[in-house]
Amino acid sequence: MSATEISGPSDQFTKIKELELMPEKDLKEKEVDGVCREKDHQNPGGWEAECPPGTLQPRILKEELELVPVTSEEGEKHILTLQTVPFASEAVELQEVGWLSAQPQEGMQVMVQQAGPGLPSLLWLGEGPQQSVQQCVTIGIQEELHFLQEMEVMQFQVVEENGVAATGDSKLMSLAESTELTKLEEGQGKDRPPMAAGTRDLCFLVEASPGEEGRDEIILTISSLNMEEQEDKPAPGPANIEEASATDHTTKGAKRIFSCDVCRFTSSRISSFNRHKKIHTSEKPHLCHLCLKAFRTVTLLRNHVNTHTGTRPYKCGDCNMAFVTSGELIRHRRYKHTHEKPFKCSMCKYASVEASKLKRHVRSHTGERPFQCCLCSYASKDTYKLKRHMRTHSGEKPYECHVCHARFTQSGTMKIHILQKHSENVPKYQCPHCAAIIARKSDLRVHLRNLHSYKAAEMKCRYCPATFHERYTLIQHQKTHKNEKRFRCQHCSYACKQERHMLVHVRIHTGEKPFACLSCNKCFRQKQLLNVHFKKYHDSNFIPTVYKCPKCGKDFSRWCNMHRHSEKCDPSQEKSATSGKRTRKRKQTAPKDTGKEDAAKGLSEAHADGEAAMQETAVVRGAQFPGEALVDYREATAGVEDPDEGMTCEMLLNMMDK
DNA sequence: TGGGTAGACGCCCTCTGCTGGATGTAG
DNA sequence: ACTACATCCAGCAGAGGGCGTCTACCCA
Repeated sequence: MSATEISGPSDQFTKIKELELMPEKDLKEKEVDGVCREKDHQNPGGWEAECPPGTLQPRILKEELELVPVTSEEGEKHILTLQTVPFASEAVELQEVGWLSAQPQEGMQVMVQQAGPGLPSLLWLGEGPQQSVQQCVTIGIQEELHFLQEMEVMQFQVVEENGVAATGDSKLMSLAESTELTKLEEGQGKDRPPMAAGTRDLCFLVEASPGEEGRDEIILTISSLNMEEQEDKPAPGPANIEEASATDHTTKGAKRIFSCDVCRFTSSRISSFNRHKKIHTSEKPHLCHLCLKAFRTVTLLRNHVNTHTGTRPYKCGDCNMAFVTSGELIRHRRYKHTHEKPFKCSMCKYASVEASKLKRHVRSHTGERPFQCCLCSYASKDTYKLKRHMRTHSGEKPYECHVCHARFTQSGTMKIHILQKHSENVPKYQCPHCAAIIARKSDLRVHLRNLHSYKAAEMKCRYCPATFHERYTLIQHQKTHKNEKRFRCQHCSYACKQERHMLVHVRIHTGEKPFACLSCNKCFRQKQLLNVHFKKYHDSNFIPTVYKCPKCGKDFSRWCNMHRHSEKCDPSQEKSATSGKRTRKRKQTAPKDTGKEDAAKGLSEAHADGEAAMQETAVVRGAQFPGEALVDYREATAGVEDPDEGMTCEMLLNMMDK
């Protein structure tokens, strides 16, 4: 066997070419030396007792032995039992590693040669270091698992039934079959090293099947029989897939059942089983001539080639869709046209076209979340959601707005963004209970929840004793109180919106002036008026604001006076105009002109200070030109012959309330 | 053995709805 | 200026539809 003929690392089988087969009569001889005894056949359980510790899993042995009678065909039956041992030297190309324990012919040895990294090792059968191709056994096992050099003990047991080139069923060998014929005892054979204590058990099952037609060869597939370990393993991954093999479980007098050691597949038909085995191999002999992709079957290759050529032979009669396979077409028609949904949920009305969809749906009932995030506690019900969730950890934003290049984690988010930001005729959502129009449906839902939902706790109107259970009606109700002067004076026609304003007003009638100046004992009905008074007459740090007329440059202490002046100011006629309105001007400027004298010389003190306070308040509120407030003030005082202090302040407070 | 069919699995998509921070506005 | 509140907006997850691909099984 040349190097190129050696199966590569991806190959799972071992080829034995022109293997020297041992005739069954040799088995008899084998019994003599105690390697294999008739007793073993009759009492397979004895294997368990006599098996070297650690060579095989006892539990498995029992199971196998119960299930599988050993039925050897007439004629030749050959056993090859190989064992490997740890090497003493690592730097040898050919090393003696084992022996034929079944019938160790004189001088017959098994040699192993590592063909190189990633390449299978070679087992040589023959006398001495013979390297004849005819005597070569290629162990094509994944190197990471089965480098012979790494094994303490490895046992290959091969039964060849009815010759190498037999057709029909493959030569599957059960462990039990081999136990009938082979018995290994601890310490058997003088060259056999004892097993190391605590050594991990490694036992491999070798299945034999005919090789390529017309070629005289057997294909051996070697797999691990460490069943306990397999049970703990998840579904076979790429590593252990390569170990695919089979065990046939045959009950006495019953049909033979072939079960896959890699998955749970079982079959009573060897042809089905053989077909199944291929799914655990990477053997793909059918190459696409266009892209060199390999496929297991001609049908798969044909379907693949159709994807290159665009050939979709199965066309839908109801739409323009076409598919590569008939199954796709049938499913498409169910989804789009017939709406046939054979899979119905027993817990709700959901039905689906595909069983997998129903299975996924049922998780919404059971709460099952099989797909766990490795970075947080999140677990999802399907793989896609987990994949989508992982973007929250990676920060990946695969979706980009083609207009503003903003990036998004989900396509739906980007779609909404484009719709709301870059589209015309954006749909709006009208609230069915009020005039609100909201851009997003979800926000309309929030709106409905906050404003139009029934609240168990009563909400009180801030202006009256009314109570409400819906926030929207409360707000609408409170608006009715706006501009409503609910507080009416018992002594005059005055009315106001706030009670505190009425309290101040009533002092006009009672004459009460509770705010006294500490410096001059002058009393005021309002604290704010006292403050203005104090600043003006008793605070040396107080710097009165000066307002200049933009037309004539004249200074005013109050903005309202300046404003009033400037409205009628004509610099060219300033002299006559001024003289013509002497009284008015004097009144306007009375506080300034009279200095600290009583306001009786001009506008009433209350009126003047009220206007000043209003101005001050307006400035505090950030209004540079409180003209609007002033207009309100004027309107409020219009027609008042002698503006009352209380009334002025009430108006002021009302305006402040605004 | 190949073709048809059904089922399984995976991937990607859309639609939907909730959430919380940002922002605008009224009081 | 501050607060409360409504709306805007992006992030994120739930649910389900549709299709590509592959395997198992049946049958001619």
